[in-house]
Amino acid sequence: MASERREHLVRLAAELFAQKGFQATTVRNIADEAGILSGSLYHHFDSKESIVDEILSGFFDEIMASYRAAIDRGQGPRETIAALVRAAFDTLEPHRAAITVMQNDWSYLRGMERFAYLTKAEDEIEEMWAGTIRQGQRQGLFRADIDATLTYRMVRDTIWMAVRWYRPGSGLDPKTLAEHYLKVMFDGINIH
Amino acid sequence: MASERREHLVRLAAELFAQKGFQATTVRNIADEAGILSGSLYHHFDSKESIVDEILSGFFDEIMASYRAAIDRGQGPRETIAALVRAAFDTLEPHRAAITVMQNDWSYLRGMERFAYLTKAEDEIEEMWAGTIRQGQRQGLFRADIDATLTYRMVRDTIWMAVRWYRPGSGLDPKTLAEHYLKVMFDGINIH
Amino acid sequence: MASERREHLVRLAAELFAQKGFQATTVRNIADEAGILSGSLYHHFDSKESIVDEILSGFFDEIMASYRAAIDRGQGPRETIAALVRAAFDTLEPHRAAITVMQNDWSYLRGMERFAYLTKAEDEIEEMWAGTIRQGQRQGLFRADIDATLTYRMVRDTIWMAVRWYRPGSGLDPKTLAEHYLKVMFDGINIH
Amino acid sequence: MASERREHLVRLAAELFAQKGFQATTVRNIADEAGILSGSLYHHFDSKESIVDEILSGFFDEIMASYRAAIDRGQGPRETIAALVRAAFDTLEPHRAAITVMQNDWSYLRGMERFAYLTKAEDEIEEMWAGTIRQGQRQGLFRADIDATLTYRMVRDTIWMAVRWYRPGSGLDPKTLAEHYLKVMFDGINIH
DNA sequence: AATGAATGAGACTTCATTCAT
DNA sequence: CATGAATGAAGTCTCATTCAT
Repeated sequence: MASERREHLVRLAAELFAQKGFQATTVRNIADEAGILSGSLYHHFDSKESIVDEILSGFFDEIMASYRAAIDRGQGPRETIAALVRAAFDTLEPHRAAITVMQNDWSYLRGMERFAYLTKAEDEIEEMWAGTIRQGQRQGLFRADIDATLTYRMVRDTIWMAVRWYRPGSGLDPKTLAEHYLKVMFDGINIH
Repeated sequence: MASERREHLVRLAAELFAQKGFQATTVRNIADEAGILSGSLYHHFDSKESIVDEILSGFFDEIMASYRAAIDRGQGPRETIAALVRAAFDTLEPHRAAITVMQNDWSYLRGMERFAYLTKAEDEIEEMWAGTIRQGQRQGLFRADIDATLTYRMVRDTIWMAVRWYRPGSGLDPKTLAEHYLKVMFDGINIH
Repeated sequence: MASERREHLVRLAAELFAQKGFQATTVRNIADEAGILSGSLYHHFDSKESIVDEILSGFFDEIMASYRAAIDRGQGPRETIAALVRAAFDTLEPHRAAITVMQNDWSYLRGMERFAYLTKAEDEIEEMWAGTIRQGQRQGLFRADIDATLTYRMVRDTIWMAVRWYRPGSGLDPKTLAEHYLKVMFDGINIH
Repeated sequence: MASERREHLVRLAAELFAQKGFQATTVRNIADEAGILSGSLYHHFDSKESIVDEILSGFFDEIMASYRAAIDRGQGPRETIAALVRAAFDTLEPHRAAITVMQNDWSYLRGMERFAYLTKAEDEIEEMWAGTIRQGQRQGLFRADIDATLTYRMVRDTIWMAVRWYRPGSGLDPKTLAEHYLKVMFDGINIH
């Protein structure tokens, strides 16, 4: 089922979707890249949508698993948040294309029944993060005068947006980015 | 030049582009919204691109002016950064559609010669922000162990992404968001 | 009726039709050239076709008159043919645009009911020329082994086609062209 | 590359372009003639232009080869000119459609970058013919008081224009036309 | 006379998808 | 597994023309 050929095609498609956007990438673009004719792609997939579905669901499955593991480790809120941030940044490299598609074509894909699961996953994730932040506030670790959900969204957006300018092998690896981000997030840029 | 009719059409188009994306919005969608035939739009604009151009350049012109004013006020780095953050959040409401388009269709539009000016403006803006941060570091106001450019990008992304979930009249107005963001940015979420 | 303004517009249109072809010239091209809006042209003409009609019928009226005068002068066949050739070349300058349109858009315009008169005029003209040639053959002035109609057509095509490369003020004026052509036509390029 | 299907479509298109003109022929006309939908044509060709390109370049390639062969045979100027005239008339039947398009849509096509090669080929051809005429003048075979280029143009125009009225199977075949034309061209219509 | 807005028909082209071979 | 041909729907844009002002 998940033959090597098929996976190869998915990877090619993912790269193109990331570069040009889902809509702007034609089935023919993908086929050209693979050196076959566009009609031949339909031996492997039943639609263009099913390709992007495969790309996105693969990513979401993995990030959800990572997040759950971080939560289930049962550490303190500060450590859990750090683990979540690191887990997110860790996907930047292996799932660069998927994240890019998610960011760029979100508003288009969200509108489709087929991708309702994306919104559901998002909600679940929001609850994990915001819950952890609120826990930290109750324990007196995080300031009480910030809004947990708002803060989560800002963190989330910042991380995923990094995919737009992050280039592998440019000195800044995802681990460094994660630590940098944690620093600012926990303590701000001010010197006290 | 900018007749009332024309401006009205631009506003309608902006709203649709923001809702469905530039590519997914058809010229007919816009015309329908305006109650005219699609061909009639070409009495006012040369092309679909020229409409989005008008939307984006209007936004960029204004934000650049605000940023320059904040810089030129010649206050300290902390006040200047705060002013920049507030200026950005202040555009959230009047330019919601333009910002959404910029965020969602960036990768598509960037590829086009016509929109090269967007990248140029972005570079100029990056220099304003990062320069101010570096100034603050030299003056011992901001931590030396953060990367100015990286920090700017994170801030920028966070602000513009707000457009994806921000809904006017939902209690959280842009001013509140700006102050919230400044708090986290300057001092972090930790309690020291 | 034939106001100066109107004639001016016809001249502008003729020039454009000659340059780009009737179909490729838009009503807006003409209006632009005149410095007005395309709709305003309809104050002067009821259609694009009526403009080209005016251009062509003006030319045909004149050439028919010239030809008839040449025939009616009642000279010998050789002089009459020379007079016809000269009459044709004489229109090259004043009716350059009309001739160009006739040549380039002939096949398109011929298909239209409105321009049936063009074909009728052509037939009448063919009869004048071919008749004169045949007369010359009967009088032993022209070779008997050439086809009168065929010869006429070759002459006609050659003359009108000159409009494609003839440029006023390039040394070769229409009178010179006519004499050159008559030389070749009467005696050939051989030296006997 | 040049599949049978494709060649068939090109032939259909050529016929239509010849009948109605390039601009007046719609892509749908061609598709209708072929019994397919207009969009399906784009499986075979990139554009309407590329179809006419194929038609014209096919013709030009062949005529250039014929002309070069006539020149390279190294005969005297009189024989060479006769060979050129015959070569041209010989294309009348097999390339009737292409020649018609070239004649009728010349001014439109010439304006396009893509068809710059047409003008270049024309220049090369002019040089072949005019060169041969001049050679004949130097050898005392052709009259010195005619302009070589001018004469070439008149001959060329006459030959190609024949396509407008020539109908295969009407008694006058291209070979007869060629001999008729050579007679007039070499010796004129006068009896000396 | 001219403007400004719009119509309506139709042009070329794109593209996801299907299917017989 | 892949090709080659085609479909069918839709998209952007053009343009002659109309008409109230």
